[in-house]
Amino acid sequence: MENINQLLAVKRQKLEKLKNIGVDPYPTRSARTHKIKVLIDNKDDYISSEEVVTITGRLKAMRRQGKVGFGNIADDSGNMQIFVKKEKVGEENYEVFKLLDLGDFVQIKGVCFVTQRGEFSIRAHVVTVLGKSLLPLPTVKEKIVDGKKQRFDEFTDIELRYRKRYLDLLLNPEVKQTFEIRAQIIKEIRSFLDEKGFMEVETPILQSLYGGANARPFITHHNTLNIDLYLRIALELYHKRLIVGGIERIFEIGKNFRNEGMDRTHNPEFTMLELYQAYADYNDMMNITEDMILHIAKKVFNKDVVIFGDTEISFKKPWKRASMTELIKEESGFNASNFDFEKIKKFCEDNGIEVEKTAGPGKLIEALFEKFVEPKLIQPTFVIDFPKEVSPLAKVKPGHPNLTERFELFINGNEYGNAFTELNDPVDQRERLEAQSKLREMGDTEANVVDEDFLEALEYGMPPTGGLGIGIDRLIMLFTNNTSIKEVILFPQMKPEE
RNA sequence: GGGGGUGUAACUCAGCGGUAGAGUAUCUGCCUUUUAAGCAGAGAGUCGACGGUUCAAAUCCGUCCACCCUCACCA
Repeated sequence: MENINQLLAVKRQKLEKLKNIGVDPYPTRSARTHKIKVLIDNKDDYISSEEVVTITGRLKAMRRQGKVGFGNIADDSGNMQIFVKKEKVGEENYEVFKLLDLGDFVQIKGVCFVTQRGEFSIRAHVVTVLGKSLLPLPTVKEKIVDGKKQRFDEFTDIELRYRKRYLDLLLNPEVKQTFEIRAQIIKEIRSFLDEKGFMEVETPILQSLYGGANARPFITHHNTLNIDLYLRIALELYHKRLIVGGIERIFEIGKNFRNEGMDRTHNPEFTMLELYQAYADYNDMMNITEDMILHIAKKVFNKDVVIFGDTEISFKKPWKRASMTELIKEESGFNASNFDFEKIKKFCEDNGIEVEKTAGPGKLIEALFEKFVEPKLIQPTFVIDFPKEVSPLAKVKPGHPNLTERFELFINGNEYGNAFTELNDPVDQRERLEAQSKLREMGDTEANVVDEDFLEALEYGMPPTGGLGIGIDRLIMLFTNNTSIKEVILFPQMKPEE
């Protein structure tokens, strides 16, 4: 505490000194003429023309030596050496330069040149303070060894990185790059869907009933209406209302909130893409999933593969499509396709899978799938034909009363997407939601609730529809080779300090 | 929730029963082409918190807190 007070006091003193010599440490205007990258990309031109340019940025390094000093400033395009000579800027301006600290925002007006050591630099005519910092930035130094950047005293404390993401972005360039890629991926999703005629929509986050997924919600309260409201756990039910309303292709990229455990693939708020297409089914959704992810890979990375850890994931079409019971048979040798509850139950128990009292054969089949199959699905795989029991919003597969036209996309052992041929029969939908409601009464806190308003919408008539949801954060983890969701969310949930 | 790990200066870390350490950053002095600038000097710490053992605790023990890893739970 003493120490930080001391560092802080020094910075405040410098602030006062600047004011005393008539310098505004927080001027209202700046006057940049060039971004740093522009100068670097056209070095030779700026050196030979001796054009007077003005750059701005944060002071990231300082090497003073008496009547001359070197520093580095960075804007969002690059980093450049500055050279300040007392003789050139004059006595008064050199005093200003001497009062600068690492972390301050500065403006340098001058001309480009190359130093004796061969570094492209700007020779200052005028040094201007744009924003004085009052807290010291952690210091990271870099040295180039054999052409490779070696970094010293890196800012690596994971907790600090997440809690003070602004410092993380400032000091760790690869972190900034991750979020640039995130933005590009989302932009490419939008442009892909726009191209295909999907309209972007926004639906309520505050909902008086929640649905569309099996999850526990966050609850909040609206004072004027004096009612409890839920933060949405999925986008699904409102999107279907829009399909009822005659919009044939819609999508939304937005936050969902689930009041559940947190780990390296779960954050309580996370970003979901959902899209719905009238007159389509789950086969169309598989095609669109393949095309969209391949589109991202090509547009953002100019490749049709991605390296995740030691594994090369290929997005080349077609991706494997296999039914859940087929895959279970392949991996465990057990045939569950006849939905024989007693046999399945016994096989589960023999394999150490806990059987909940509300579970029927469908739920057990899903449990077998998770145990035997999921971790083995490394290359993109559409797992199709889920049990009806665990798919209350999906349409039954013709000729297979226990199955639905539903798939989940697995890559690298993780789920990335979920899609169905949507259930548009209002009578069937009511029965399924009521069955969920019974499970709920028996203690399943994640079962769906009956949403009368949604059912009423279905009763007005919904066309045959395909729907798809993709977890955006996980997709970005895949493309940026990150194993923790906290690395792809700017401000991940943390416990408050103290 | 179970198991494992980490927490010491602003940053990165060493110390692991006997006076709290290093590099960077900061401050002072010298330095007109440096680049992890250099040289000389200085200041800077409730050793995560609270208890206990001990003549003596950053160090050993216990409880708690935060974060990380892992298993379980969960999309």
